[in-house]
Amino acid sequence: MSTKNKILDAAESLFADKGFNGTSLREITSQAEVNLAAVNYHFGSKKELIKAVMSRYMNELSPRLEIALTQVCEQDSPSLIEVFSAFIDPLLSLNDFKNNGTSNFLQLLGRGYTDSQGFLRWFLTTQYPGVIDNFVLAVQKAYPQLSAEEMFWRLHFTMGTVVFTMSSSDALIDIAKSDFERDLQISDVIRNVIPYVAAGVGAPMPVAIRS
Amino acid sequence: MSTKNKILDAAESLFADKGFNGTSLREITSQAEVNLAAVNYHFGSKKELIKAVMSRYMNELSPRLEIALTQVCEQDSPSLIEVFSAFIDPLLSLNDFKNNGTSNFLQLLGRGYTDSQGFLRWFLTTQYPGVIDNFVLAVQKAYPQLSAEEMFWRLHFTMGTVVFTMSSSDALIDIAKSDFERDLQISDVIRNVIPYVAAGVGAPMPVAIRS
DNA sequence: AAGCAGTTTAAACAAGCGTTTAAAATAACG
DNA sequence: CGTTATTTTAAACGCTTGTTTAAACTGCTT
Repeated sequence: MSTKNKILDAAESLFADKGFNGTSLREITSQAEVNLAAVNYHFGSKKELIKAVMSRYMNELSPRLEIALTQVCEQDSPSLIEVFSAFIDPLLSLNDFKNNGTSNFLQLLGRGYTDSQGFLRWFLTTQYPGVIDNFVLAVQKAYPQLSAEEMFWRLHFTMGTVVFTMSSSDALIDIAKSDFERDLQISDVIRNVIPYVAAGVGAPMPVAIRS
Repeated sequence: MSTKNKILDAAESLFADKGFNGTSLREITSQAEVNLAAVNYHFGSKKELIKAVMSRYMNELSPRLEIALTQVCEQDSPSLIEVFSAFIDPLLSLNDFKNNGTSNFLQLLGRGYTDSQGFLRWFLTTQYPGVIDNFVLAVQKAYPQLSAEEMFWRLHFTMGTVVFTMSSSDALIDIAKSDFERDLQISDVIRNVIPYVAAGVGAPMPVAIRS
């Protein structure tokens, strides 16, 4: 395996575990068993390494996601459950691409949204706008009464639910095992969260708040 | 104002803005206009300072929250909307206690859950278990069909929604202003999120998943 | 006024950080 | 084989971090 990939793999699992700020280049290069300077040689800087780790997943995920969401949009009257369920297969396919891929990617997403002053939010919205657009279209088709403003809020709430849940999914799976004697996988967590967010987004429109 | 309180105030707003790991003692003491060594003299360590900042709010909030949740439980058949609405007044009362109190506290809560490897989760569940117990009881009364396991998941999803939303509430309020020309407050965000989480927690029980 | 506890201060400490350098090792190619 | 290019390496750089030290200062009591 190439030095570059050894670094990417080590960085990925460490970033997922301890966040971007919480992981040092020395930890990464030592787990990857490469020299410290290799990161700056191959990637330029730590920030570029973070981007590279995220891009590796996004390039795999975003086309599958766009296809799945487009297919939902082509239905006559898709339900919100169907919209959100469109994420399942693309996300789980990351496990074929790499061990613990789904779990790592979702944790990274969570880290990126809270670490680093919203840098990842900028990165995703500017580099992969297609996914977001397709998603908004699908939700609009499934729940046309939802106003643009209400949609804005609920999609952010959903982002929060998913991102937070996934960034702490390891802990949740542990608790579920000790409290309920259930051996769950990340795929179970995904399937669990879908009815929740679908119901949240599908909540009835409130009567007007203020002027 | 005492040195101790100057430090607490500066730390609070900086922690809320940039996270616990992202804020240095030098930033705190310089904004508080006190000597660098004052933190270690008055609080012992940075970790103890974090606890002190959180405790100041929790000691104010948790009794009000317990009262409000108990009142909801005393109703005949409370709705989930009523359960979650019980949080509004106690949370907003933090604004009387301190400028931007509500917003700061909720952002701190978000930071604490993602920074620092779940240290805050431990801190809250061990130091303030009463709030969680009361909350679970209220949800149980409002939605008795919810199994313990499903309850566990949905409360964590809710935690995620709230914590994530609030930790990025400043950005959301900014976007809402530029995109929809609305001048929102943290109280509006709270009111917006309640129908969402109430619907999420109140989602119909799915048919059994696996063994 | 002298002594003393409590507090503040400037300075230094050791450790960790991301990054850079220049030499050594390896690979690729005419 | 010899000569470039590419990659790896050890060492150091400058900087920031949380914490500690010991001296200076404060306000109070006897």
